[in-house]
Amino acid sequence: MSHMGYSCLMALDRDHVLRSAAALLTRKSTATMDEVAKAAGISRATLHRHFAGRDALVRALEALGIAECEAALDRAHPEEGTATDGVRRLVREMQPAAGLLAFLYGESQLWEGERQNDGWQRLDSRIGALFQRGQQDGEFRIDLTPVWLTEALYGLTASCAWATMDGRVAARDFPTMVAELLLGGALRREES
Amino acid sequence: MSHMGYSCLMALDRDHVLRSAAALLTRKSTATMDEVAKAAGISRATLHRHFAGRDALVRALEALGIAECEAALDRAHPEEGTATDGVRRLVREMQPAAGLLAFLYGESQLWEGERQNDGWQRLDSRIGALFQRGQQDGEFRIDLTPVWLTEALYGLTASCAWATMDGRVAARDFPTMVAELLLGGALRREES
DNA sequence: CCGTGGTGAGACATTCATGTCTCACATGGG
DNA sequence: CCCATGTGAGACATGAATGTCTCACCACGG
Repeated sequence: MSHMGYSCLMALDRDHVLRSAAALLTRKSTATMDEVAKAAGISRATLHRHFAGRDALVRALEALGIAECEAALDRAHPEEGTATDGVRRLVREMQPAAGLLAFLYGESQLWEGERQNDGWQRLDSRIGALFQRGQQDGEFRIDLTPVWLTEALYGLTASCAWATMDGRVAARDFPTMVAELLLGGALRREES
Repeated sequence: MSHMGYSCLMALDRDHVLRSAAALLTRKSTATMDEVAKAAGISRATLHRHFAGRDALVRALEALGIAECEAALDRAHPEEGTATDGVRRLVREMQPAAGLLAFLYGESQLWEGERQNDGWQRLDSRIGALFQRGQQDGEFRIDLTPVWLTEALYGLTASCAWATMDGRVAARDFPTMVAELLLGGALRREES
């Protein structure tokens, strides 16, 4: 059983470690490799066998976050129905990834370098397309650019994840708070 | 001129150093003390004479950010006119502090500890009161709590500061993008 | 002219997270 | 039963940022 070392056990373990790390770093972004290992129930040595270093771990978490967002997009079917409902579905599906997203949002390591994951651009495109469709269909206002709306979606998601962890917002209200603010803003609608 | 060491020159220098540090750390939050000193045009030794350490520097920047936000609130007169216009004025006045705010937002050091600056609570109260007034006057919807609206204001401000630095949003559009999204959301208003 | 205080430059020790290595152990298959 | 593989524990070196210290210098006022 030598040549299959990475195929069965390691793959499962790796995913488990990755999710433990995500859960921990979401709460304490400065956690040390030792703490990450303990949180996953493995030793630092084994953690190193999975991820060459902290850098690699963060990169893997970045890939995980992107994958989860893309999965959320797949589940949300943003191209179906009204753009408004598409945004609501998207926010709902993104909630499980919100904490991880908030962590990645604050990892300067990912944004300062020249090289950055193409996944973000793919995500931006897909989300931006949703907002653009809403504008073309006359649902969304056109004085806020799709790029900014996309950025705002990330920002509100991260903010609400933070507020949820601090207890300032109830977790069950997350989809409403983010989607309703993003879509309708603070102003009351005129009774028509 | 021994006993007045901190009164004239040092005070001016300290403020200059603080603002240089804010400008640098806004762009590169991981800048080293050496880089901060160089950016301020002083040596690391002198930097240390102003701020006992990186921790103290960040704390001072926190106090500066809070002070600038409170000054923005003072200038905005949020209690006058409609709450809607109050929010617009507040966002406009907060723009100069947005970069610093975005930096502080990502400094886990400030939020993880037990002890945290009372200034944030004062700010939250004043901003929350503005949103609450809007709700009581029937301008704002009541299904989004003032606490969440306050959090969203911070989050959108930080997000837009980021987007501005990356060139995804023009600096001159900052007040519009933040205030209009926060107030009106992405949806078009019905023509009444 | 001289003394004082603030400064810059640099050497130095310290701390901490990280990366690397070895070795004993346990488990599971042949 | 024996061997191989993955693992945990720990020692060790490394590197970087930080905190501390000394000393020469310069400008200023007396």
